[in-house]
Amino acid sequence: MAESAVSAWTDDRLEQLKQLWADGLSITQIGNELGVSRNAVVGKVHRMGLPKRQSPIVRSDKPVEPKKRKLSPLAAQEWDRNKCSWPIGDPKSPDFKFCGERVEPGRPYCTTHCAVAYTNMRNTAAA
DNA sequence: CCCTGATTCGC
DNA sequence: GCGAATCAGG
Repeated sequence: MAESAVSAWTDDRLEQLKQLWADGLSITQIGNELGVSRNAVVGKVHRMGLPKRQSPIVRSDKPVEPKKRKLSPLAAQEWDRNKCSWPIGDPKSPDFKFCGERVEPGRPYCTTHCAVAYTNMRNTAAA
């Protein structure tokens, strides 16, 4: 009989809990003092209805915030297959974009850049 | 990566 | 109801 497992929070621990909590200690500190896990402290505290302090984080009710569609700059506007994906400007530049011109049927790039790619490739290879 | 606290699940 | 687990934020 008597001391049947102090598994639960007895008045003694509750006293320390409230004291440390009211003292301004953090759950981790209180748990460390009482020798319990911080989960046990916060769990008990929450259950008791003691005033909490931090964390305005609201887990309840926040499935998914419909983030407003970000306006795509210009760099990857229409990635259609009939758009010339020829790089314009510097690839390291923020305003880097693609040609966006209409490509010839069967051509990966527009007629202009297709010819450039060909000339460049053949010219380089030949050189 | 550290800390904080809250909420939720399982026992 | 307790404790741990998990999530979420600074």
